[in-house]
Amino acid sequence: MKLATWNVNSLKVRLGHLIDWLAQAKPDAVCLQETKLEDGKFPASELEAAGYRASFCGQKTYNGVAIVSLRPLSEISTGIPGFADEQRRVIAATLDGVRIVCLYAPNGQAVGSEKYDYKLRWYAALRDWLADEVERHPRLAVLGDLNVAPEDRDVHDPQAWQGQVLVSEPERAAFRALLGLGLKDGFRLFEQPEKSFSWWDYRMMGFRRNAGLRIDHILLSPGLAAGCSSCTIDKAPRKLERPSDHAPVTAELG
DNA sequence: ATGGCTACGATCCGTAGA
Repeated sequence: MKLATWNVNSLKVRLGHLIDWLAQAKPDAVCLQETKLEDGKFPASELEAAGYRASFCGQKTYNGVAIVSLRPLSEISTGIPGFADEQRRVIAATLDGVRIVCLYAPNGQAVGSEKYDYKLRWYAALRDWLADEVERHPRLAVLGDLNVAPEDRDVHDPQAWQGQVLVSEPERAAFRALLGLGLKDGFRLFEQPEKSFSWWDYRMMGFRRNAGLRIDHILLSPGLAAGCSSCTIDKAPRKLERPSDHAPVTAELG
């Protein structure tokens, strides 16, 4: 089974890229973030014409997540249980016995800001929820834009970024707390090229300079990690006209 | 030079992203 995650930064703008990518990559399911669409405006029929169905949880302008899949999803849930949040950042569902959690973590804006505090509270609630989910689902995959670059090798210029949002120690500790539940960073199960990133700033020719961060992740329960045969970042869609600033990340499961 | 894009909903600029 092939699973993927992609922050599309507006599904309305990126629908053509997504449909082209689905035809080429043929994932069984892709988790989307920043759809920025109310549920009534989700392009379900366009995706259906491409052979995919979807479950989604969106809002106007900001956030919004979806799981787009070849086959029907079951046990669909949204949000983090017990964590009241107007922001649409979480959707989960089961596909072929694999529990899929699709996440769009808060950005955090700046260390010490109100949004940064919200990010850390969101992560604490996420960890508590996933602690239960790991127990409940031996085959658990957590995919999404986690908005944390876990280590310095995930940062194009660690010195310039030191202590900044996305890289700060409390954020990295929050990411490691997920690994502490037994989840594995799928990307690091394999040899990878140096300076592998999943996001590049639109400004300053970030992509051409490979000035990026690895902030989009696929975390796998031990049961899934054991059968994972690859995990890669597909930079091709980032090279297109009017791209998302994120690239899709894909994992092949046994 | 602390900016530099891009998307959005609102106008002709502000908010947010990362």
